[in-house]
Amino acid sequence: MYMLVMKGSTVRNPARAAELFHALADPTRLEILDELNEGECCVCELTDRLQAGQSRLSFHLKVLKDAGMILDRREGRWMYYSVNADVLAELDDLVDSLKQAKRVRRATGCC
Amino acid sequence: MYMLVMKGSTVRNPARAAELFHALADPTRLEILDELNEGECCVCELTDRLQAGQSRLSFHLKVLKDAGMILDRREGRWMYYSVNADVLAELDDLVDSLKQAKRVRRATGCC
DNA sequence: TTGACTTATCAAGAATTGTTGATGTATATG
DNA sequence: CATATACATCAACAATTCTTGATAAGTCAA
Repeated sequence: MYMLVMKGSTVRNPARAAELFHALADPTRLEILDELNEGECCVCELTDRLQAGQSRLSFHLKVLKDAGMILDRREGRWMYYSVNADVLAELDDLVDSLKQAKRVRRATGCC
Repeated sequence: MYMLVMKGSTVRNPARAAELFHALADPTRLEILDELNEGECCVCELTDRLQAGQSRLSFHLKVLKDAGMILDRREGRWMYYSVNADVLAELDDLVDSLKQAKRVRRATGCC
C-alpha cells in the first residue's frame, strides 16, 4: 500500500520512493499507463491493445495498483483501471527532490 | 494553459523510460543520489556515509551512470561522481507524459 | 442451476538484479 | 623499482521479478 509523503529528500523514505519508481521501471507497465492516459479502461481492452496475455497484464496491474499508481473500479464483470492523479503529485515531489543538486565540490575533504 | 510543444508519451521509448526509472528504483541508489545532491563526491566518501561495501557502491554507481543519471570525473586516484542535470529534464518530461490522464470513460466500448 | 465470461491468483520455471569477497587496474608515493 | 590507495570488475550465489499455463473466484444470462 502507498501513502502520501511530505515534500523532502527521497532519503526520507527511500523505500517508498523506490517502490514508486519500480512501478514505472518496466516497459509493459509504462505502456499500460499510456493506455490508461487515454481514459479508464478494462483488462480485456488492454489485452487487445498491448498484445499481452491476461495473467501477465494482471500481474503488472497489481504492481501498479500496490504502488498506488492506478485505481480500479468494478462494473459488472469488468474491472476498470485508471491513473491515480494523487500519486502523480507525489512523483513530482520525488523528482523535485532529485533536482536540488548543488554540483559543487563538497567542503569536507575526501579520504 | 496549453503547452506549445507536445511532450512525447513514454510509449515513444518505453525501454529508455524504464531504464531511467529502474535506475531510481532502489533505495541504495536513491541514497547515493541524495548524497551527490550535497555536492560532487568520491566513492570512499559514499562508503563512509552510506554504510555500504565498496563493490556494492561500484555496482550501483554503474547502474546510475549507464542510465545517465550521474557523471564521473577522475582526479588522481579518486573518481568524483555528480548528478547529471541534463537527465533531470528528461525525467521531468517523462513524468509530464504520465500526467496527461483524461480520466474519462473511453468512447470505444469494451469487449 | 448451469455455463459463459472477465479477471485474479497460484505454482513452476526463467530471467534479471543485487550482494559478497577476490582479483585486476590505474595512480601516486617512497 | 615496490608498495599503498582508490576504484572497477569478476565469479558465485542469493534474492527478486517476470512469464506462462492452470485454476479459482466473481458476475451475468439463459
